[in-house]
Amino acid sequence: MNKSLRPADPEMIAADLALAIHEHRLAPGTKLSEDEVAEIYGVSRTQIRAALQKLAHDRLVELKRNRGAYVAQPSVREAREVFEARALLEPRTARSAAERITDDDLAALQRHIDEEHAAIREGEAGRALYLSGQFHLEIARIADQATIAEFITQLVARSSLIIALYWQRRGALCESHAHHALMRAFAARDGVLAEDLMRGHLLDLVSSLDLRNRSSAPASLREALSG
Amino acid sequence: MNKSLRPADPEMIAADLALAIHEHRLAPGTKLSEDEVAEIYGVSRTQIRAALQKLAHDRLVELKRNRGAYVAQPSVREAREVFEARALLEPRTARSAAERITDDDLAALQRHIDEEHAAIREGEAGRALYLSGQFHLEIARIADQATIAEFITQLVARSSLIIALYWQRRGALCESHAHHALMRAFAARDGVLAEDLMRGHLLDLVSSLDLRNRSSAPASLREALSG
DNA sequence: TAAAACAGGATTGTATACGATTGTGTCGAC
DNA sequence: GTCGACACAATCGTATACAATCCTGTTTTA
Repeated sequence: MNKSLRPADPEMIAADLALAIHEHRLAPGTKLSEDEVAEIYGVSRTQIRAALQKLAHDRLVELKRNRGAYVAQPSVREAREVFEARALLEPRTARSAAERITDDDLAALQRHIDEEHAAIREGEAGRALYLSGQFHLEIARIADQATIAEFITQLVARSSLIIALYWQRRGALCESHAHHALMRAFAARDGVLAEDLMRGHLLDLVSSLDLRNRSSAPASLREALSG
Repeated sequence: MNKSLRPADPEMIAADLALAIHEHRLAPGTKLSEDEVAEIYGVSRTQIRAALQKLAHDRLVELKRNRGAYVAQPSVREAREVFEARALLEPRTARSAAERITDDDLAALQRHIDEEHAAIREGEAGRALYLSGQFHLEIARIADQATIAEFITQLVARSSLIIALYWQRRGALCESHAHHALMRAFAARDGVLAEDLMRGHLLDLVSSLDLRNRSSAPASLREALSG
């Protein structure tokens, strides 16, 4: 993990782990042993437990009593629900954002997109995915809705896990197209258009997933042995 | 606190504290000393810390570093945001619920309302408020959206704190009227009506609050000494 | 007299030690 | 040979002890 900048407190450790999950450096189902993680960050288990609890609350890790913490493996059901929630929250939030966006915000969003492109060009798929999520989060921030932004933070992170499990398309380019279109709507301060684009973008995302029912828990193994 | 049924693990302790906050037995700003709470529940500080962390994540308590845990005092800003979020989530969820509700669900909802009335009749305002929140939560459960239901759980609990701080109307009767109307929409399986009623109900709630700007943090004290 | 520095007490932050539970591997019986 | 029981190892759950921090009341100084 990130031994370079060594986080000291549980909050930073949780953030670091969350980033690793978000960037697909930690795969769903990976066991996060308390002792092991504690040694990596150079702190006691106490702080690791706090960090894992926070991540468990955000549904990024699953805490199995007396058995340890594992990176979550969202079920197909949960995947649908996460995007249902995003569909309720994000379009209207995008509309609010478009109606109150400043020039500074626009510039910041553009820098975001540029970073995302750079990551894609350099083949850093994980980082690109993370930045793509941050784009959605930034919109909530621009809409000046901290509470909704928190929910979206969580939903975006969970979406990253869902993508790790159920993504079926090859190119991730569709993403940046959608984000570009949104940018134009924001630049034009067209709230209604932004709302529609965001709604469509989220639908595109879901339809890029393979959410046919299959046993959720063992996921890959069960799938591998059924054919 | 509830010494009668003594919760053993952090999760139950957190639930018990959350209930106390929800029912206005614990006022906003109340200090929750670790030692004190630990003695009440007959466990060590370790478990209390875990419970408080969970409540802090749900924004029901505020954790001040090296200073302790306090029952949260949502600012006016936060109050608005909470109801903004509810306005995005609940109406559509009510619609889904109305379109898929079963007769058993209807009966359960009716029992909920009856309990709420009973609590009001017996002057248990706190319990009535809690049950009123549970009504909203039950709708998300009926809509079969566990993820959204979790968000609503949190928002409803925070709303209870907001009501404790900013409620200005005398009678809480308007509540049950709205819930009755919703019941009728559910019974008729009228999703569009349910959505509209829920939207209106939430707007009514906000307009029953006194959200004029004032210093948020000291709230009661500052308010009390200013006149 | 008022303000600032200091000391004492109380409360939280962190680490560590011990007990409990679970998973696994081996041995024995049928 | 297979199934079941037992024991061991590993990991988590909880309590407790100690260190760090903050608040409060007192003392000192300008």
